[in-house]
Amino acid sequence: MIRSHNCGELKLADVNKKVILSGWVQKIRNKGFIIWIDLRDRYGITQLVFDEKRSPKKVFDIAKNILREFVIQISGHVIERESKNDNIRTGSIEVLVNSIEILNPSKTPPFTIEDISDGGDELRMKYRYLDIRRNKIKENLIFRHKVTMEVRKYLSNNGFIDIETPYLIKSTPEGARDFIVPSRMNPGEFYALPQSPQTFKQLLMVGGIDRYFQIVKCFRDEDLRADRQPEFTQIDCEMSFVNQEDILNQFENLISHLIKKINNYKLDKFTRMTYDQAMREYGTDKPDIRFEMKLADITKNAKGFGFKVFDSSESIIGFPIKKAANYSRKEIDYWINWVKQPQIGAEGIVWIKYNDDKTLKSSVDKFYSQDVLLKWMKTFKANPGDLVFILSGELKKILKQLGELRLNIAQKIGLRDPTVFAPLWIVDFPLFKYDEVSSRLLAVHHPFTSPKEEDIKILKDNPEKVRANAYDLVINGNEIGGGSIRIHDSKLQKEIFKLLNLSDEEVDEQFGFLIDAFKYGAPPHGGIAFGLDRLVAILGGEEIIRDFIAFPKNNSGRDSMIDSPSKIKKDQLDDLGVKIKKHLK
RNA sequence: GGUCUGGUAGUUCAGCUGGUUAGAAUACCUGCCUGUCACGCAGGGGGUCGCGGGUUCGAGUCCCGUCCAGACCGCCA
Repeated sequence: MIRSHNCGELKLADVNKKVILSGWVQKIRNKGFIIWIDLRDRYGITQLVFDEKRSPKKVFDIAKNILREFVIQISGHVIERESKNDNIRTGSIEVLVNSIEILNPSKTPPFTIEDISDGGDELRMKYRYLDIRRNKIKENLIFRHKVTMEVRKYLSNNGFIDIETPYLIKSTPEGARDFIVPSRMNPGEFYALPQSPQTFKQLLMVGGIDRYFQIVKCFRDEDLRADRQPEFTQIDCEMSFVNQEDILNQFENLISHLIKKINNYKLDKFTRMTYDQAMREYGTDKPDIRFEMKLADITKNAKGFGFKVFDSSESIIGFPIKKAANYSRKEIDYWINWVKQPQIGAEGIVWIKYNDDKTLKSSVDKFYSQDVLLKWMKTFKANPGDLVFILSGELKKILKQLGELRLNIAQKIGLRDPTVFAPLWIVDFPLFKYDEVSSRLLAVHHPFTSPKEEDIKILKDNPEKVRANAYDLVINGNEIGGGSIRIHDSKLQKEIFKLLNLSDEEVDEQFGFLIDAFKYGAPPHGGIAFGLDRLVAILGGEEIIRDFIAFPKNNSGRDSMIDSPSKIKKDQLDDLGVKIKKHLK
């Protein structure tokens, strides 16, 4: 037997028991006459005692030479501690050791394996296996396991079938860049790793599997962020014979169930908001609605008063900040400078203080009377004591800027409470957006998304006004899922491809199989996919997804532990018929 | 592709307007310590200041280039 108990379970009731424990040496406290070792495993920490008088001499001598992170096995008796430690579960007992074996020694680790480690991110990633020994990372991985198990249970109980789809598929130029895999057996040809199992899950619907799910890795070869990895995991779902309402209800229940089970947090019915409303009131399609600070447009009431900045602007929009009228010049300047940074790109902020005594003080007092300002306050739904920030310029730009400003102010003044979950559905996304670079229409969601029935008649004449049967789930300002009702009619699908400026040949080459499938009786269907990494992070109350992934990649897509990506041997390249450009060698 | 920040002991960092032998904490090593649990006390070892070039009497510090890491913009159907 290598162990009779784990390191997290022994209690006062176990006193006098003979036990065998195994684990890692967390900490050694050597007082000369007595040595304590904190022994750690996945379940906790148990204090071992080696005593000059009470332990065999041989055992005591071995204990003197043990170092951090050695893997040891001991046997001994559970005894009550003379002085107890309430901070750990096993704090009222310790094990008096009478035999010890070093199962494996350890080099001194490059950082301390404690709850608060002295190691930086880079180092912890390089030695991720040591990092995983730390409570924080270990608990996160266990937390993720709980979430995925709960998802599987729920979906399976609701009739969804877990089906695997291939990872070696075919590259398509639409959307994100693909990760490419050369095919040795088909020289000069390449697979692509899936950005999502999109077409396969639709084909499963044609195959009659009317409820499918998969917790699946997806791959996108685009630049990374704190919440974006090149390979990430989706909870991918698809259903047949459903409309948008069915899907929203089904998956609202899933999320509510999860948050109830995992966080013991009861949610009301989710808020719904159209894309237009979200953009107009929050400046973003993923608003954080844990706090108000809604945008309002005062363009009509602000132009024509001789204030050049406003007079020459397409739009003038602002929002109130509650109880902020007492902000100092310095605090206001901080935000003015903040919006001026290149990433935001605004010119400045017009501010109005709505004082408690109902007087108004603004940065544009020269141009606007108190009456006009008061009218604005009404539009902003501002109350005495509030501060209003206003940006002006091109509508699309300032919406984005206002959205960022709103979020960052809320962050700074503590309105983004991590113990609150505020989910909402964003619906009625536009079907297309115009891309300036390629000067053509692109699909906002993906090209298989169906247009709203009532908008089909304007498809040709006014495509940018067409709304899609597409929806996103947003929680606390994070997009955590999205989906759509798909097109199941090959004629309509062809028409959409045409509007996306794909020729018949291209469509045939890239999506011929799908169009073909639709000709054999495709059921109406739709689905949704959730970003598991983000979902887990948010349920865990954090936004850095890396801490919830066992072996994540860094900012530039590298894994510093296994040192990938890496060069490959010439033989391998030759086998694949791949040549590396000289300057890259 | 771009903007910004950082790279100094095993580790996390400090190091001012350029000026003797580059510091702290922690980790590590040695010794002491009769109940520790962030143990304590005394002592010790440990640095190509990311790399290359330049300016200067003199560079960790200034300039140029480059590599690495992080945040963000573009990108992410």
